[in-house]
Amino acid sequence: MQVPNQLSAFIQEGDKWFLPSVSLDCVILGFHDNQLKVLLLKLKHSGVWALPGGFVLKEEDTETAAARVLKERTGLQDIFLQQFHVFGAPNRSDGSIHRKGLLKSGIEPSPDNWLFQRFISIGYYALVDFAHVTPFPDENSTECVWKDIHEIGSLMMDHNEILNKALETVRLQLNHQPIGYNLLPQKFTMPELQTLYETILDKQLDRRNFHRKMTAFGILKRLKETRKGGAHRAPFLYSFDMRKYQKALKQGLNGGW
Amino acid sequence: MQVPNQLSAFIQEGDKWFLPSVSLDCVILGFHDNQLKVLLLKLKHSGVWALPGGFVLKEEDTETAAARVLKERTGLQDIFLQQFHVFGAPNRSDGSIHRKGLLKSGIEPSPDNWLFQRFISIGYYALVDFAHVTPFPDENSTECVWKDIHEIGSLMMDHNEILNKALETVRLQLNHQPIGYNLLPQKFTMPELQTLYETILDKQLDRRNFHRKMTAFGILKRLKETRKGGAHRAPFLYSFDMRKYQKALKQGLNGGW
DNA sequence: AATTGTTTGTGTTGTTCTGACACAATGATA
DNA sequence: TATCATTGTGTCAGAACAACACAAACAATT
Repeated sequence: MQVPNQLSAFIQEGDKWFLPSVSLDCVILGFHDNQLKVLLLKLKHSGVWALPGGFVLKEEDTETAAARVLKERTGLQDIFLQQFHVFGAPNRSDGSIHRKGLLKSGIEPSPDNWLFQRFISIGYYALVDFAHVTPFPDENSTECVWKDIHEIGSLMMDHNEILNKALETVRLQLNHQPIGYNLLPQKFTMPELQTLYETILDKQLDRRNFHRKMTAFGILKRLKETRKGGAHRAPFLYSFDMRKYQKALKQGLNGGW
Repeated sequence: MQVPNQLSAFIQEGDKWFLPSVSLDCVILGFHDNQLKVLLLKLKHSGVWALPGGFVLKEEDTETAAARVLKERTGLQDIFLQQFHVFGAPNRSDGSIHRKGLLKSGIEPSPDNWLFQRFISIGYYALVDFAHVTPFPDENSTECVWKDIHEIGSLMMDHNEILNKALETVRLQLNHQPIGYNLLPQKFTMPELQTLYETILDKQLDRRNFHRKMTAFGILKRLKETRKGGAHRAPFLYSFDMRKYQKALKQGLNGGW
């Protein structure tokens, strides 16, 4: 089954293609300039900023739908992508936004247009390598850009809430599983990894203790190269050892009881 | 808005009342006889066992819908209830089960009956005080009973998967937040709490270390009563200090970084 | 080529947390 | 009153953790 490309067919006849009532939104996070970035769309006409989202094809797995949206906006495949929450308030979706957009596009939607129904939204978050992303707006938006998470204004509908819940989830998960590497290039230095942690957790960490704890996990491979070019001592490059990581996951990284 | 009670109206005309495509399933856990129990329904006609579930009213919050299902099956309100995962495989719902049920009820459903559509399901889990529950079957089932989680056979559709994911989530969360008290009566002894932990985690714990770690959280109140009647030294009763718990939650119980 | 400034790599120490264990106190029963 | 199983509490060694100091490396400056 092909996903329709034409705006009018897609919007007007969504009920032909998509599962009713269900939408999804993706919080796509990247790391650049020592800052956490989130990928946002600027909607046509309204100019409102929104998270990339989409709908689920009638015969499509929800996870596949999320991966599809991620691919369409970033070009990336096989990426760390997890559902984190369902947003199901009855008044969360707002048909009037879509109505205005359609009207400004010269389309007069019927009052029972598919888009005006109530949607619940499944929230997904993705951790991506900033450098590998080619942001690409969809048919409904004029821009698709990275925004510093500290410089986010008011987003469409409940998207601020969705974003915050995603960040909260990432922070929690970072404490229990070393997911941070997903945001870095394949080779990275220990200071870079630490800065990433400090940024996500919004907390300063001790350089030496961080190094010790991190290496103790046994999931990093220190390479024989160093990152030259900085004006100071060249730090070693590390890469992530996926095999050891999978092993560690099974045992659980830190216990609890 | 009233929820319809009549089976025929409810099943036949679900599209009048409920959000399409969206269902929810509740994993309701209790603790009894030193065993974790889950509340299951035995479906009419097919005799298959299933998790209690339901649909979301058109103007209803998904959380409210889950609370409603919980109330209808157990009589309980204001209970620990959390969504934990969305099950969105395209082939997970199985209209044929409903079709057979309807046929045996003497109802000939039309092929485009609302029940035969694809449903995604939002999984919720609840932790309840076993003694306070009055299990009550719904219009579609003959029994509503507690089952030991070690004696669960094959459940309807993907309900085994849903149950397992719920248990996995509870185990993880138990390591980070003291949610166990939800499964116990208001007053409980330390050995009872420990047995609960051992049952959920399926692991023996040291009595003294457990006591130390548990009290260190500072969220238990030791009462001046003891539980007499056992053939041995009477253990103290404890109760849960909700105020201190909320405080502790904000700070995060165990850190990580 | 030597000096300087800043950053990285690693070691040490004292404190806290955790796991393994011992013994006294209690309550029903015989 | 003695017995037995269970509970309450203490101790100790090892691990984990936070706070800290110093040497090595790199590039820019002189």
